[in-house]
Amino acid sequence: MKPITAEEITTQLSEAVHEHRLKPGAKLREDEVSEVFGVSRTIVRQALRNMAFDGLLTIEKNRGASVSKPTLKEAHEVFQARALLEPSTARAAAERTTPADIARLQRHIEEEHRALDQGQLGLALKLSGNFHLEIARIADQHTIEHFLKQLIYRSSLVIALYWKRRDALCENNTHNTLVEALSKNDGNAAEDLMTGHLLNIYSQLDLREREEESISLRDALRQ
Amino acid sequence: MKPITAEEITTQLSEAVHEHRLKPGAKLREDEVSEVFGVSRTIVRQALRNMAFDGLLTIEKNRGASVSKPTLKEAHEVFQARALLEPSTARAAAERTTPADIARLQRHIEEEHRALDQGQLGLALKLSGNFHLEIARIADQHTIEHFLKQLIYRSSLVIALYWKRRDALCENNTHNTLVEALSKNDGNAAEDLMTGHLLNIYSQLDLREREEESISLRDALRQ
DNA sequence: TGTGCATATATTGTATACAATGTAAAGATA
DNA sequence: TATCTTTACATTGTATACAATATATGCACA
Repeated sequence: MKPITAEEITTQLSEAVHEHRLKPGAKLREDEVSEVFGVSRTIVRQALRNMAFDGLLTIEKNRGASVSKPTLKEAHEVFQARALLEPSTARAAAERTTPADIARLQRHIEEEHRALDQGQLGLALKLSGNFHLEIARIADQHTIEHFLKQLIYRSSLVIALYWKRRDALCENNTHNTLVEALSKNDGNAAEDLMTGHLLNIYSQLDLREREEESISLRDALRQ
Repeated sequence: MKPITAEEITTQLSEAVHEHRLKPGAKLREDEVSEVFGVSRTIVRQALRNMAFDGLLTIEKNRGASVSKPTLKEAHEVFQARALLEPSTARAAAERTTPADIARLQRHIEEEHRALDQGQLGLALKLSGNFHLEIARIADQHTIEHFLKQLIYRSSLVIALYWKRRDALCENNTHNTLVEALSKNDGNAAEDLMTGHLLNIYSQLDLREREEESISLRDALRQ
């Protein structure tokens, strides 16, 4: 049996973060991870570094890797960047969307709903993010898709930290209306809907300054 | 004397690529690099991986790292992405620009001209790219700056491959007018100037389909 | 008790040895 | 000579041993 690659470990761990199975602040010791996946630390270190590049992990010298805890500023930046990239991408996608794409998107939405119905919030969150990536894929913009992937992963971290009400999850029929616009190849509508959708998510975050940073006082004083 | 870190090697090699001292297609053998910098391959591999993440290097399994050769499609994508990110960023920067920022930008432009006068095209190119990064820094958009850095490095590769006339370099007083707009905190002007500036660079590229891909026939048939 | 110091342990950082793979050279056969 | 096969070499991939650093533990002393 072939051993698992660094890239596969990266994917699995990234999905765990995306689904909030690994929460911001969680430590990932190299030994631990290497034992779980049955490979040497060499491979694990590659995977951890990959994730650090995507902004999912923060690696501190001699102190190891832990799931990143985006600051308020970073949280804002992530959504500002998405606001720049995604609406135009949605427009470009609309102009290229094929029936096959629509079918795939609809299957995707179904999955999301199923996950929600079964109370698998983390999974639903991941699928919701992948929906956005799927649109960049349709737009055939590989470079932007690459950036967007990082932004969406980080969005998941932002949501983990700053989501207003965990109980009431957004009833997301926005994705449906977006697919509708795409199926009509209506670029204007797609762009506007995406803009609104992002603003909607953004508004559901609690991005006010807060005192409770005392938790991370230790970290704050470390240097 | 302290040994050089992977990050420092990353920077030095990245600058070499940015300045076209290392050209697209150039191979970087681990042994060679490790000897040059006096460190083990372990460190070199980290650096090479870093650069691969930024899109500067392409690493093929068991075949090593070489400076990336962006395809026509990637070339287009890079400038499309820049067109989405940079104008808005210039606007944001204009609204926050301080006299100290202006001074730094002007020093920057002087350096560019000096490099041009001395015929150091590569250096001038790098400085020109850094000018754009400086604007993202002023805008205080760390996330976008991070993406932009990758895009600008890749732009350098695109220019190396697709620049129309190497002899006639763009007489760049656009940077000057941009600084002027920034100094007046004129966001609208800054945004428009940046849009035009990017279009101008884009128009100086020869991004038509070409036959001479036969050079890479070998690579094409490899799988 | 509580604080400071010294020691022990845990964890990451780096170099190196060996394995796996790819590339080039030499030889065999037609 | 041309092509295929085999062999040798060069290069990258992975695991592991050891060094460096950070964290935790125990002890002395006030």
